[in-house]
Amino acid sequence: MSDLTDVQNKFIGHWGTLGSAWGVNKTMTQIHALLMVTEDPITTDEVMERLSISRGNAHSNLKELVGWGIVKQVIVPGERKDYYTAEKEPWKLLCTVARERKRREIEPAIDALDECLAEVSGMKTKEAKQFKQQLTELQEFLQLADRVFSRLGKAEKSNVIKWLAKLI
Amino acid sequence: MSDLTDVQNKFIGHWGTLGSAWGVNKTMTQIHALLMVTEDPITTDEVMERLSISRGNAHSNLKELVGWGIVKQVIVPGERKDYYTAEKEPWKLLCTVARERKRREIEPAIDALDECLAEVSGMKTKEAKQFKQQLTELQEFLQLADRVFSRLGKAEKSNVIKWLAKLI
DNA sequence: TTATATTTTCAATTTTTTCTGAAAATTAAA
DNA sequence: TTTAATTTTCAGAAAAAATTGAAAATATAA
Repeated sequence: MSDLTDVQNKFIGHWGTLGSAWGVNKTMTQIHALLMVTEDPITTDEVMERLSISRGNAHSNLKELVGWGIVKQVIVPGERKDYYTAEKEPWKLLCTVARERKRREIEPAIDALDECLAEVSGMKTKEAKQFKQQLTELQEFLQLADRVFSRLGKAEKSNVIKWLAKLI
Repeated sequence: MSDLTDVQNKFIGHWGTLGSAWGVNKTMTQIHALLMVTEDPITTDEVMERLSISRGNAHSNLKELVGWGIVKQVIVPGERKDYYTAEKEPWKLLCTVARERKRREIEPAIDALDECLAEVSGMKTKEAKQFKQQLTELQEFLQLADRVFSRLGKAEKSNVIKWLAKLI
């Protein structure tokens, strides 16, 4: 016989595990999970208490989540403390994450490959040509990914579902 | 003035960084990068030498890559050592990774949410209903992701490009 | 068989990442 | 002002992850 909090904690743990697999700090993902299942905005202290973590940890991960754009700081009139809340709609979450990952990872990767291509451009050996060819294919791949993420980043919910539904 | 190896090393480093951001061990990604830009299959010793890593490290990461299905062990007639090579086509890489991530991460996440939903199903409070609603939305999202990944996993190159091109 | 080459394992170590907690800084009220 | 509440920072501690290297296991050849 489990009460609501137990199940929520279970969910928070699972969401943390999922985040880890995708390269996100576990605590960060857990805070996000907590905020997703908490209707009203909550304070740093409540996050600390609920997840049994320190103030510094809660603070820095909340800021990081705000930096990713998937958690918002909200002003509660008459309250001095900062309150936080998460976007609860999964499609919006996907769009926001796509936008950020494009900016933080895909774009720099494209630039890096560009640099490599520039450096190898003058080389004429068989090996250099092969390498160049491989880099070019990866580059085209990343550029398509970039455009897909860009589209996702700007998308409305209805469109995302429509697009994905077309694929399957 | 840089020679081919220098540029390759630069690429290998960048690819490693990209991998880290997506939750993959850096060395693993670097080995993969090395194999992608190396035409002929190479041995564990060559990987060790090229990346300046230990035998144990090279060995375990090569096995891990083989486990993901993105590196193959190849038999070189007349040679006793094991040789390894990577799929060089980015679209195939995407499909293989999609297949594995579906199996390793999305499916377990769906099961986990199922469990949570089962445990909360009997609860009737306002908060429980809200939580249930949120879990259900996430579940639907994961299920659509599951189907998209499944499609990707089975796809042919031409189809992947066609699909993605439709999105943008 | 014995000797040799090669792969595999894994305890110990190193490196990286995360987390804590308390001090400093900031903000707002009194 | 001064005081109290709150946020932010960050050095050190703890935990997690990655890596080494050598011994054990395995495979192949002689």
